[in-house]
Amino acid sequence: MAGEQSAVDGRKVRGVRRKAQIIDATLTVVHRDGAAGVTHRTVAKEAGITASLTLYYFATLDDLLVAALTSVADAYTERIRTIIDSDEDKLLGLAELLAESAGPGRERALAERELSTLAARRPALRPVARRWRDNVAELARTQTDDQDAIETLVALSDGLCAAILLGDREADPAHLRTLLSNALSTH
Amino acid sequence: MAGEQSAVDGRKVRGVRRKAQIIDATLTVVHRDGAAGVTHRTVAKEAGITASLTLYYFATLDDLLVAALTSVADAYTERIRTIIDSDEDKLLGLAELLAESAGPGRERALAERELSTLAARRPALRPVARRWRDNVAELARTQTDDQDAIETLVALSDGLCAAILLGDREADPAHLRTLLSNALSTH
DNA sequence: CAACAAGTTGTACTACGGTACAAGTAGTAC
DNA sequence: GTACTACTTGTACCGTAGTACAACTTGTTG
Repeated sequence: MAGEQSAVDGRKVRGVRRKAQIIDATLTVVHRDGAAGVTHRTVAKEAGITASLTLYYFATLDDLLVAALTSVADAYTERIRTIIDSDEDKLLGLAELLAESAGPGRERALAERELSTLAARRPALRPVARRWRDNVAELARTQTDDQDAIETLVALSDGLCAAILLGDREADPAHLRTLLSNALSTH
Repeated sequence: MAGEQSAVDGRKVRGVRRKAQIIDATLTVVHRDGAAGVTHRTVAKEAGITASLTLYYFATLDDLLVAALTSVADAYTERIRTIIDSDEDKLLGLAELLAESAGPGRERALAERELSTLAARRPALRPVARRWRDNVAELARTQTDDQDAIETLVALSDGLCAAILLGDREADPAHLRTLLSNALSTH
């Protein structure tokens, strides 16, 4: 039983790892060449495998992009949930998350942002992008009941928006928290 | 003399009008299919002419994109200059400009924004995009000497950022002005 | 080892898009 | 009208990319 299972699992694990590897390569390409640079071939080259193999795991480009976006959205969701479940200052938690996007994780955040921007054009990506936003909205709802304020907070938490607002300056979580708080109290 | 000139001018005018027509079509395509949807053929089809003709006026895609971006940047620049030269409340003028981008001109603003986003990937577009920002910075400089504050204002005036911040809500220039003013006083 | 499934590769077909180019049209000057 | 130039078109070449597919390799089971 255990042997039988672990054998099957062994293959599955390999497949999962390949998928993860391909998704990683995809994000690297997005980061380097933009979302428009993502093709079966560029991703394969980046991953050091053949284009056919990316097709074996992701039949179409949409599949690949959805997987990549889902991957980053899931990671983001997990962090959001940690913030929601904690007893700390939730607004400060969000501010820290944003600060990271504008600081050390800036490049990665821009790549993520490119993907979610692409969602506006690729219908297949929309559900994932929506889910992403919903998660932030849920966090916002722990702070206020004002729908407008929630939307503002979601908008402010937008990675690119934050990156633009912050520019290359030091991202001070405390300062960011003030900004978010102001946004909430405006309504 | 006058006849000779007007003859030459007549041809030139036709050429200029064609160029304008092609640029218009380009913006329409950007708005409808995104910047990635811009090709010689799609633009030509949109304009109702042959692809060869777009090539006659814009030898490469970059030429076409630069022209399109320049076109919208020039229009924007002119409006900025009007604000700077006026004796009215300059901050309110900028707020009105932004309100328009989030309201009736939202679609167009998004198209413009897509183009300037593309500038991050296409080196040829960068000078134009930079000039665009510089114009807003110049306007900001009439309000404060704080370099950080100027950058914040420039960031806030970013079309997409404003669109996101405002969402689908009514864009009240007075409210926007408060936001801008707050941004300035934060520093 | 034989059978089988997962994983992997190379090759090819097709469509699209950038670009070149030769040929044709039309307006203008002499 | 003739020459000239701007304008316009159709056609074609080439590279890239999405996708299909058949063959091959490798690991697993019995």
